This record gives sequence, structure tokens and C-alpha cells, in this order.
Amino acid sequence: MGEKLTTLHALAEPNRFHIVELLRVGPLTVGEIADSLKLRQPQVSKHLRVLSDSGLVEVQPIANRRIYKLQSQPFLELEEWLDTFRNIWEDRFDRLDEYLKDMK
Amino acid sequence: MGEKLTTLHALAEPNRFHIVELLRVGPLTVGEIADSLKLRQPQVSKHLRVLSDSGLVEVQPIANRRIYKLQSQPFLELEEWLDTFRNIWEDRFDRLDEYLKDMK
DNA sequence: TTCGAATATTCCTTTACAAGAATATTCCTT
DNA sequence: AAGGAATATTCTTGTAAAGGAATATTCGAA
Repeated sequence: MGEKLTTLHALAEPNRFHIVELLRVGPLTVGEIADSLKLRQPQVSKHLRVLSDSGLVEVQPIANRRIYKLQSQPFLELEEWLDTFRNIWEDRFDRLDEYLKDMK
Repeated sequence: MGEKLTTLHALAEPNRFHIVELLRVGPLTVGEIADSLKLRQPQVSKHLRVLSDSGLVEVQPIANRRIYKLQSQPFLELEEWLDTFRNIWEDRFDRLDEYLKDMK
């Protein structure tokens, strides 16, 4: 359960969300991300750190540079979680009535 | 795009996440949620406010009480978003190689 | 019409975290 | 070996937001 919260927390920050949106096109270096998003390099590095710690991105060092790319697992897990709600929307034709009866 | 961020932000807070997990079983009053989660009533009300503002829950007042229940739309939208990543995982057999070639 | 229960709101304090600035690290090139 | 590029880290500061305590509101029941 903690993983989902970690994923959510990482994605909930606007700049990190944007980074993820950028990376979906393909792998990018820190500098490229900073340029695209008009952010300063240190902040990008810090956000990438959070994304990396949460498993959302993977880094591959090439010489001087670090190439970041998305990692599928956390996304898939989050989607799986959301999928478990699907039953609820269909299943219950609004259990509210039922609840009100039970309520005394 | 802002809606997704709003949804993510609302879900990323542990107590709110727990509230959502509770509500998937069925509608609940503020007091019931507070009891289950061993939280103080005001904090629960405040978290429910955030969830309500972000459209994740709906409230139905019955006399003294307020019954909160999940709202499907934000969940569906978030899942839709996650679904747009699916192409990426399948589509690209790791475009990293490609990237490295382009990189000079 | 007052009382108590359920809930919301306000104000204050505290904490988490993002940005800024400066510096450290790593690696290529010469 | 030295210098410069790309990136990471550290320290500080500012701010948003969560918790605590008290109070306001709303409603049913007596």
C-alpha cells in the first residue's frame, strides 16, 4: 500500500508531473528536461531524485550525462489499483439506499 | 490537465487515501470514518472537504449527519490517463538505443 | 425552546517540501 | 594534469498544508 502512496506523492507535484509527461515521448537528459520546462538544473535533478526513488524513472549514465526514462511498473500498479474500483461503479446501483435503511 | 493534478494531490495524502479505501466498501458518515481511522472529527471533516472539492466524493446530508460516498469520474479520468501510457510500454522496445544514436 | 449530537469552520502552531544559491562530483577533452 | 560541462548535493529560506484546540452551526428530540 505504501508504494501506491509513494507513486501518488511523486506524481502529485506539478513539475514532476510535467517531467513525466515529457519523458513519455522518450528518454531525456537532465539538461534537456531543464530546458524544455524552463527550470533550473538543480531543481530538475532533485525532482528526478524523487521520481527515481519512487521507481517511476530509471537512470542510465552515459559519460557526463544521465539519461532518464520512464519505468512502467509503478504506473501499471497504480492502474491496477484504480481498476479494482471498477467493480464498485458497476456493482452497486448506489448502495446509498441500502445504507440509509441499515442506519436505523 | 489540472484535474489530474488535483486528483493526485488529494489522493497522495495518507489519511485521505485511507478514507478513500474505506469508502469503497460503501457510504459512511464523518463519525464512522473518524472512528475507523482513529482520527479526530475536525481533521476528517477537513480531509473530506479536500476530497469533496476535488470531486472524489459526494456528500448527502441526512438530518444531522452527512453521508459521504465515492464519485467515479475522477478515478475513471485518472485511469484513462494511465491507460495512455500503455502504448509506451508496448510500443517502444526501449527507444533508449535509438536515443543514444541520435545523441551524437 | 432548550439540549445534545453530528459536523463544519476558524485560528494557531508545526511540519514537509519546493525553490534559490552555492558548492561538490564526475567525466571528457586538450 | 587542467579545465570545462553536465549533474548531484547541501544549506538556507519561504510557503503550503496538516494537526490541535476551540468554537460555530445545524438538526432532531424531549
